[in-house]
Amino acid sequence: MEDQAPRKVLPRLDESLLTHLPPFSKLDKRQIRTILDQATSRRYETGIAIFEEGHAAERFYMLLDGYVRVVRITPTGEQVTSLHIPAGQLIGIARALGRDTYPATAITAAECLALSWPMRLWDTFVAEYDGFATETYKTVGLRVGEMNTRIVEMATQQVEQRVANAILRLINQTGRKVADGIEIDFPITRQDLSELTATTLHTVSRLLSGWEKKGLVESKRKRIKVCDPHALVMLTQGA
DNA sequence: CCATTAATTACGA
DNA sequence: TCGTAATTAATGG
Repeated sequence: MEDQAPRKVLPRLDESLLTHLPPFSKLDKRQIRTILDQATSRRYETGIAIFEEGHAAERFYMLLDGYVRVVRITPTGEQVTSLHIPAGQLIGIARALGRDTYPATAITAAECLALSWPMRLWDTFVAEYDGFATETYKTVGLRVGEMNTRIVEMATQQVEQRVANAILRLINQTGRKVADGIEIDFPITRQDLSELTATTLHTVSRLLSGWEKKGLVESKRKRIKVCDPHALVMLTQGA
């Protein structure tokens, strides 16, 4: 809960961590080196906030491993998850949105590893590193688009369709192929899913039980596997 | 073992 | 569809 001593032990970060990630892929080794030397590396355990909505945006982050969910608290106090972000993306990029506070809270959905830099370096990165700006704005655009489709879904679709959609999106973005299906590769509860679809854990539980009986999905505690994605897609369309 | 947390189900607003 | 609550199951000391 407090700052453990910044590890001096940290062996110099390997350049290959960043070279293949979009915002940095056009940079040469020397530039990557400079960026890494300014970065702080930190591990986060599951379920903690990397940064919180409304707080001064002091740093921005590159998620190297794990998953985070982006969460907002409504005026009435409930949590609404707006999206999940997989490893390899920048988060906490308030500056790209012209803000000086974080617009949402980032909660680790699994164990995570992230690099971070002080926000004052943002302008430097944008100005000096080829491709950094265009790539990050590209992902910002994608995220905004995703949030929009979610809002449309919430307004136009039935609960069953929303939940089916949410699961499909999760397996598309963060799914892992397993023997007889695709599994969401971080722990996710009914509660989490309900926060993602603006419903209750009970409704989610019932839907999943029903789908499981029909062989569309399989789930154990905190684990959801989709056996028949196509059938799920059908559910999101007709019904 | 126990304590804690997740998931299921029935029932009523 | 949602919320309450009772019950059962799984997990981690």
